Amino acid sequence: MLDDRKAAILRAVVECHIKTAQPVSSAYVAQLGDLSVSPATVRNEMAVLEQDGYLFQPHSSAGRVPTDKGYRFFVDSLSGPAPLGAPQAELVRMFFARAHGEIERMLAETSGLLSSVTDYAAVVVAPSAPEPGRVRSLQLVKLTAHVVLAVAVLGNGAVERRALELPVELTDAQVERASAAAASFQVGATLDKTGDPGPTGDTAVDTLASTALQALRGPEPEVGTSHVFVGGAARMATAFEAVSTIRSVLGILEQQYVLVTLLKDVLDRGLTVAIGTEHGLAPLADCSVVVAPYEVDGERAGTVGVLGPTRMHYDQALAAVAIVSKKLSKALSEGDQGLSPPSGRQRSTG
Amino acid sequence: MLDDRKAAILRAVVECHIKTAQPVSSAYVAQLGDLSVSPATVRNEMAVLEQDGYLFQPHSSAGRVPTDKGYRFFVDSLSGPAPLGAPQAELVRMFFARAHGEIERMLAETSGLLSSVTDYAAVVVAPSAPEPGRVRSLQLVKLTAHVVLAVAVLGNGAVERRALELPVELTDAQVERASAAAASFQVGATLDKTGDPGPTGDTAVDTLASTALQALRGPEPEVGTSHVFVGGAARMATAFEAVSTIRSVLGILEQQYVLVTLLKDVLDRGLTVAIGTEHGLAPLADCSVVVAPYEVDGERAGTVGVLGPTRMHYDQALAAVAIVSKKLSKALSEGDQGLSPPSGRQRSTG
DNA sequence: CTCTGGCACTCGGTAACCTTGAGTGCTAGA
DNA sequence: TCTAGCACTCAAGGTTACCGAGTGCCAGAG
Repeated sequence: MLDDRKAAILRAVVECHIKTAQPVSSAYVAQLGDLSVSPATVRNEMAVLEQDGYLFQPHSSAGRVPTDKGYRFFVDSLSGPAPLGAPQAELVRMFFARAHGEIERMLAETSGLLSSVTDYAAVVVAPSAPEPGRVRSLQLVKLTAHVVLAVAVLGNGAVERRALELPVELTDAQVERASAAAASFQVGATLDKTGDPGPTGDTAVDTLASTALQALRGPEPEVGTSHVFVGGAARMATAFEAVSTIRSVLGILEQQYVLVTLLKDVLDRGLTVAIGTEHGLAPLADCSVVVAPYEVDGERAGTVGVLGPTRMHYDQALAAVAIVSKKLSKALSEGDQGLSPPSGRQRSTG
Repeated sequence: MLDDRKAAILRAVVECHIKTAQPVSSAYVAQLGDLSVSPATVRNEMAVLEQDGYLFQPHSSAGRVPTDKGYRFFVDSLSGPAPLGAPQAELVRMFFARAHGEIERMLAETSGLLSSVTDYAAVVVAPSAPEPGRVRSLQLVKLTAHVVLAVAVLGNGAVERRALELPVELTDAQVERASAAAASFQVGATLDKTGDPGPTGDTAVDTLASTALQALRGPEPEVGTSHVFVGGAARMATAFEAVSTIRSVLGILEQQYVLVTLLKDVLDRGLTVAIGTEHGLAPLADCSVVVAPYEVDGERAGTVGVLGPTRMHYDQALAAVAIVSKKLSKALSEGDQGLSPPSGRQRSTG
């Protein structure tokens, strides 16, 4: 373990490097005044810190730069998220006051919000399972001879929708009966509830009703199975100097699957912050990730995260991620449609 | 006007510069063999082309680079879009064969497709007006005491949805009656059809039905009024060398409003291609835009476009944009849900 | 035993300088 | 009107020298 002075020096180095992106000299740390020692003493300590793997010297006449291990120590020793700055907090407040039940758009905008609050890129992973809210309405609509659309409106205003292909053509009346049967079975229950409506006497109708319910209960089909919303990718171009870094990071940000896996891995390992190579994605070696899960009706549903340079403002990112995931959980849960009053929404002129 | 030889030289310079991103020398053009003249002759011609503003010399001992005017000439003299490469064409075919009725996701994926086909960034602007398709189903769902959700399923499988706030609480029965009234009035017609269902005898019900219909007919409320889907933004990082350029271009790509305006402006001016500064957006001075509108049921609905460096492969971009907008129009129009059996039928007509 | 001041040393960064060669403009002759 | 030849220009790349930030180490003070 590090003694107090080493820890203080390490923290000073990390903080300075976060600010300046430059190697930090012993003189700077000494002259900081937090601990009254001479640069020489700092140098000695820094030499030890380097041997222990917390610092790294780009070349022999340069200052020190924190290693991933150094950042890890720094993050672990953080007292917790910083309080969010007043303008950012206001932004978050405003945002969720206006939020609405259209889940996809909301998530997309959340990624934008998180990015503008932190000034890094933000990632929001949508729930992969369907919304667990209670079904408020369920309906089968015949689109063409062989295609029926199953539409369910959930308690929080989200709409689940599945297209079904029919092997045999059904009459409008049959589709209607199936629709009624499926609705009377599932409306008022959550999509967790499995089982089929009782037989109507028409096998084709029964099959359709059952198929539709199954489709709605299952995850969305194929294409972009988990949705990922990336906000503020452009900020990564500001965060790095080297074009090659920018390229590889942006490349990763467009690979939804990789992102989902990345965030999931980090969470699965019980981490909130993954620094540098800790997450094992080589192209993101210069990046850190700050993640938090969000919940829908008490169950872990998706993930929000911030992707920034290793030298990111961890305290602020932690704060932003925490508050956004909390508010998002609330906005997505059944009790709160986010449709609450504030400014002029759609309004019935009765 | 340019004589034949000057035009040929200019074309050669543009083509070479598109390939190499380097200034083009007289020797290269001469040795190309298309016109059998010596480098010196080419030089003389190039000097004239420079005076006329078609070419530009970065410094006195460098080759020539085309100006925006030079690119404009090149594009105008293109015989038309190149045939799409076989792998790209296959990609497009596969994509639209699998396409489905969820319009938003489809547009988002279209932007990805267009980007991977062209290797530039792609922009798809969603229709700002609601889908004009016929209403297949319409329903009002009471979410909370004061919030009702109006959901309409359209002929092509798209779902329009509006949240309504009620000044007074209505009973479930009242909402149901309003739902039925609104449905019987609008189902089977397009959302163009205005008017209200006949009076039911309950003013509150009539008001709700009428409000719901109005809301559905109108555009989606506020937030991200026109949706813009950007695909392959990361490719811009590959297209440019200068970090500053990358930054400003990526910045623009995240400003939805600016993008919508940009594409709209270009189209309004009757252009398909806007080169360099022609579009007047300073941060995109090194970029060109290739755009095409797409239609839904015969009416111009949205825009697809490709954003690349000025030295982009115009012929391929033109081809890709054209085919994608055509297929997209078809997929979004009522006749074709795109829900058709995957690899089966795919017309080559359009 | 710990800290500090002093000093020599290291090495990246910058500037000055030179060389190279690609590419031009010009001119005289076919 | 075209072309061959030639002198000229100038970015790019390599070499050298210098500067100075920052270190490591040591000897002496507390």
